[in-house]
Amino acid sequence: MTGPRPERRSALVRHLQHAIELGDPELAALASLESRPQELERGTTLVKEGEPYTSAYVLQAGWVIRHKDLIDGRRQVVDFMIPGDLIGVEGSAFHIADESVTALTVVKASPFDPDRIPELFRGHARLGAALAWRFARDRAVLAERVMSLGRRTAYEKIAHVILELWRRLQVRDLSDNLSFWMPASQSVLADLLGLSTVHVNRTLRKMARDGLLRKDQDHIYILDLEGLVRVAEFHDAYVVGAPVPERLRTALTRP
Amino acid sequence: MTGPRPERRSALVRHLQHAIELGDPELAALASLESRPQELERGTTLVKEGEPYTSAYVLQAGWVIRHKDLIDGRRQVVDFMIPGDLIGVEGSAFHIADESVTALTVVKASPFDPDRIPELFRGHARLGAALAWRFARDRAVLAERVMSLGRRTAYEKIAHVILELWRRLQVRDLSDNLSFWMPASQSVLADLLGLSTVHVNRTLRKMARDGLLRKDQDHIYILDLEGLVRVAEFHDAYVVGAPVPERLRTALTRP
DNA sequence: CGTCGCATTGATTCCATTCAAGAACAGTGG
DNA sequence: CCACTGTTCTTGAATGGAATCAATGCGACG
Repeated sequence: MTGPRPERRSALVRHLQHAIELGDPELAALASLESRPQELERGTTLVKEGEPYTSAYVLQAGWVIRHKDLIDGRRQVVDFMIPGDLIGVEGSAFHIADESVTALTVVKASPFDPDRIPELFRGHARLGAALAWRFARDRAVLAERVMSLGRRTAYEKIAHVILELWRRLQVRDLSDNLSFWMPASQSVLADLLGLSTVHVNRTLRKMARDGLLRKDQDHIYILDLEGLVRVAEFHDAYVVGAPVPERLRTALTRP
Repeated sequence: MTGPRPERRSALVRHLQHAIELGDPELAALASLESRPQELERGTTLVKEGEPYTSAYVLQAGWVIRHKDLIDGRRQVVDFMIPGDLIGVEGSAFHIADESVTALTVVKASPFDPDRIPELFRGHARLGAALAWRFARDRAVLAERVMSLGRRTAYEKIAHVILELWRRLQVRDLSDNLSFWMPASQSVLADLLGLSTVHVNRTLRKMARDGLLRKDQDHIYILDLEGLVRVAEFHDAYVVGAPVPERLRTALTRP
C-alpha cells in the first residue's frame, strides 16, 4: 500500500543468512559492502550488455531489471531484482556483461568493487558458499521462467510470475498480506513473459474479471490465491521459499 | 562422425580448471568423485521433479536432459547436460528437486553422495569458487535461453541453440570441426525451444534449403557458420567460451 | 494545457499449432 | 533374412493464440 518501504536490517544479510549461518567476520565483511548508498534515478543503466563490468552494487531500495536486447529493438526482460539483491557480482567471474541492468524506479544502491569478491571467497568460505547457493537459486528461478516462456499460456504465465514475485518479496518482508508494490508497467511485464503489451493487457483484464488478481498503476492485489496456484501449477516449496538443508547451512560453521 | 567418444582426461576436471587453478589436493578430491562409473540405459530418470535428491553424478559419457513437466503432459526441456557436467549437485542446496533429469542416450555416470559437497567447500575453497563459477555460467546460459524463448522466432531459436551447443561441446573437445553428435530428436528440440515438433521439422527443412545447417538422425552439420551467427545474433564471447578473469582464476591459489 | 507515457479496446494478420496420415528407419523376434 | 512394431521424420490442410496496426482515454508533469 505504501510504496517502497525502507528495510530495518539489511535485506542482503537477511537472505544470505537464510542460507548459511554467518559469523561476525562475515557480517563485518558484508557490512563494508553496504556503505554509502547512492541514489540513482529511474532509467539509469547500472550494467550494459556487451561492455565490461564496472561497479557492483547491493540493491537497497527500488526495483531493477536485467534484460537483453536484439538489434531490431526486441527486448527480453530476464528477471527482476529487488532490495537485497546483488547487482553485477558476475563481474567477478566474467569480463563482459551478457545482460544489461536498468533501474525501473528510483533506486538506492551501495556500490562496491567486484574485484573484492574473490577476496571474500578466500577469506570467508561461508560467504563463498552463500554466494554459490544464491547463484543456484537464481538458476532455479530462471529454469521456472523457461518453463513459463516455453510451455505456459499467457494466462498461466501471468499467474505464475505474480506468485513468484509475491513469494520472493514475502521472503524478504517486502509484501503486504496479499498485495505488493509492483512498479512494472504492462509493457515491462510483456517483455518478461514474451508477450505483446496489448495481449498482457487483455489477459490481465480477463484475470480480473475471473476474480484472480487485480493490478493498478504500481500494485498487485491477489484476489484468489488458491485459484492462481491452480492455474499456474505453482510449486513454491522447492525454489524461492525452500529451506536450506542443515548440512549446508552449518557445514562451514566451524572451520 | 563417430558417436559418443571417450574422453582421455576427465572432462569435469578440464572444465573446472578452465575457471580456477586447481592444486593437487583439489584434483585428488575430484578424482574421488569420478570413480566407478555406472552404465545407465536410455530413458533412465536420474532425478525426479518433486522428490528428494538421492544420488549425484559426474556425467562421463552420453547426453542427459533437465526437464519440467506440467500435469497435462506439456513438457519443457530446460537444458542439455553433456559429459563433464555434474548432475544433482543442487542436492546440496535444496531438499526437493525442481527439475527431472533423464538420460537421452545410454549414459556413463559416476555416482557420488551430494552430502559431500559442503565438505568440499570447507576443505577446498578453490573448488567452492569453481562450483560457484559453474552455477553462474549455467545461469548465463539459461538467461540466453530465456531470450530465445521470449523473443526469437523459430528460425532464430534453432540457429541459436545449435551454435550454443556447438560451442559448449567444442570447449570440452566433443565436437568435430563444424559438426557434432547430437542425439536429440526433433521432438526433444521442440520441447527445448517451446515449439511443436511439426514446426521444428519445417524450420529445420527451411534452414537446410537456405544452406545454414543440416541435421540427420544424430548429427548436426553446420554449413554456414557466419550465416547462423548473423541470424541468431550469437555472442559467444561472454558466455560459454568466456575466459575467466585472472583475479578469480588465481585469487585462491595461495591461501 | 499540451505533451508524454501508460492503459484499453477493436480490427486484422500471421506465426505456429493441431489434426491427420504417409514414409523412412531401427530394433526385435521368428 | 525378413515380417512386425514403434519411433522419428515429413508434408498438407485447417485452426487458433497472440501479434500488429490503429485509435482513444487518462493521469502526471513541466
